Amino acid sequence: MKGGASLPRKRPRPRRYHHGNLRPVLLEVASEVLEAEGIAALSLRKVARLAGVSQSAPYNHFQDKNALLASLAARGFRELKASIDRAIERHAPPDSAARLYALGYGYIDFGLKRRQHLKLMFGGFVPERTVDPELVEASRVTLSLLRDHVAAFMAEGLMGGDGRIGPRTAAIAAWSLVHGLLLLMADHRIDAGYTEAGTREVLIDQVMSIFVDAFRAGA
Amino acid sequence: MKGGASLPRKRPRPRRYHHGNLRPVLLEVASEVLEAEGIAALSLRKVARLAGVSQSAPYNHFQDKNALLASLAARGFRELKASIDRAIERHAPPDSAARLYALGYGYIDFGLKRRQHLKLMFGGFVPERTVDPELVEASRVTLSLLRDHVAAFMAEGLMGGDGRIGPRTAAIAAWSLVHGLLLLMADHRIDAGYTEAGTREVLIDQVMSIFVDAFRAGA
DNA sequence: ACATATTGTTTTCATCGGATACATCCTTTC
DNA sequence: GAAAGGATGTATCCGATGAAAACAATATGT
Repeated sequence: MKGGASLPRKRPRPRRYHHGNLRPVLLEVASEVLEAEGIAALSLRKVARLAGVSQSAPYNHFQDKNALLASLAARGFRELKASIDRAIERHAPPDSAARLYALGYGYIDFGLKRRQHLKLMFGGFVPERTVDPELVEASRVTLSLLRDHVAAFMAEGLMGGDGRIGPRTAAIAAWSLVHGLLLLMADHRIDAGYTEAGTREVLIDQVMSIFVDAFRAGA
Repeated sequence: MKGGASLPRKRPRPRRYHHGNLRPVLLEVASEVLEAEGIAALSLRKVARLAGVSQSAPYNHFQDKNALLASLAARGFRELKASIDRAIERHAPPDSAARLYALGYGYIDFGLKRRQHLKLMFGGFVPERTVDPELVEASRVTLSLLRDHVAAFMAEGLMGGDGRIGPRTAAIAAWSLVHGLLLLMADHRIDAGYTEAGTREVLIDQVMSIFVDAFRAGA
């Protein structure tokens, strides 16, 4: 327990009845539990326990468990975007193609650091019924970032190919390529030698170059 | 322990106890529950109930729930292979490139018909501790099928590119492309218009052509 | 100050689930 | 046939969870 009957200093150490900003704390705790123990082990009770509040307190901030999950997923999409932005900034790509590669690094970096979040975001764990505006918006913003970069790349005039493939399809292809690579890596389906932090970019470069070159090389 | 298992031995009589050959029935029921209600809703008790046996009966055939899941996943890998084989047979591809496209159809067909199985197989739901020989073998067989087809395609001499990309990396790329496309489709991340049964092949063709052409067009 | 909306706590409901011990029944084997 | 052993059923143990009701403490607006 805390110290005995000490005087109430300016900072009343004893936990206040009103936590203050419980909601963000719950999300943070939930995020940690999720990443550490997986989706199956994530329960409202556990989150509440670890946050140091009663098991019913979370209901004041989230309608139900799904609402919490949706919020967590939204958080994930924002983090994914941040990871991409960071990667693009770090590599200071000179052109739209280089920007695409950097986007790939950021996407995959996020996914490998936050495997469980990735599953939550793309695994269909948030019931489709749950139309959480926050989630919808966060995923929209993040995913349109992908499309925009692909569009920019294609619009830069380098594109050749035989023109059969339009921007929309190209965006799907690029996304599929990176998303698939990430998921296979995350599921340990690819030799660890290829996915280590140091050499990872080489693999990403080679894999993505298939897409990039498809539009560059075309006469 | 659990009986000889998979040897097609000449058994005197089909063992018929209270229920019959429970194990395969349990797997079938579990497969249905999985696909109908999702992984989270899959419990041994429910499977036993639907199979019409007591809740402890399954333990005579599966050490624990994980063993059941592993077996289910193995089943999934065998079905995936069957789906690919079927697609290749149905399209009677004339060359290795066409075979690659057909492989894509089969892979994606399976995944969209068995979404939950797909999740089970690639979602990390079977604890890595669970080293189930059946699962290991089934996934090995199926996945090496992919590598073989990509290798055959690359070995057919059509490959150009600039040679920076070897067969192993190419296999990873092709797999990523198809796997990613499938998962995005399965998660409703792609316009339904593109993924309907009729037009699906068009999208798959276009997306995969990026990979195929990368090696054809070179030089 | 006071009324009211918030935010927490306690307690309880209603299920569900994995796993096991032990008795029993059926099939196989000798 | 009778022993032997695997396959099932029955009864339970034990723990976890999502929810929600009833009540208490606190913050805030007027």
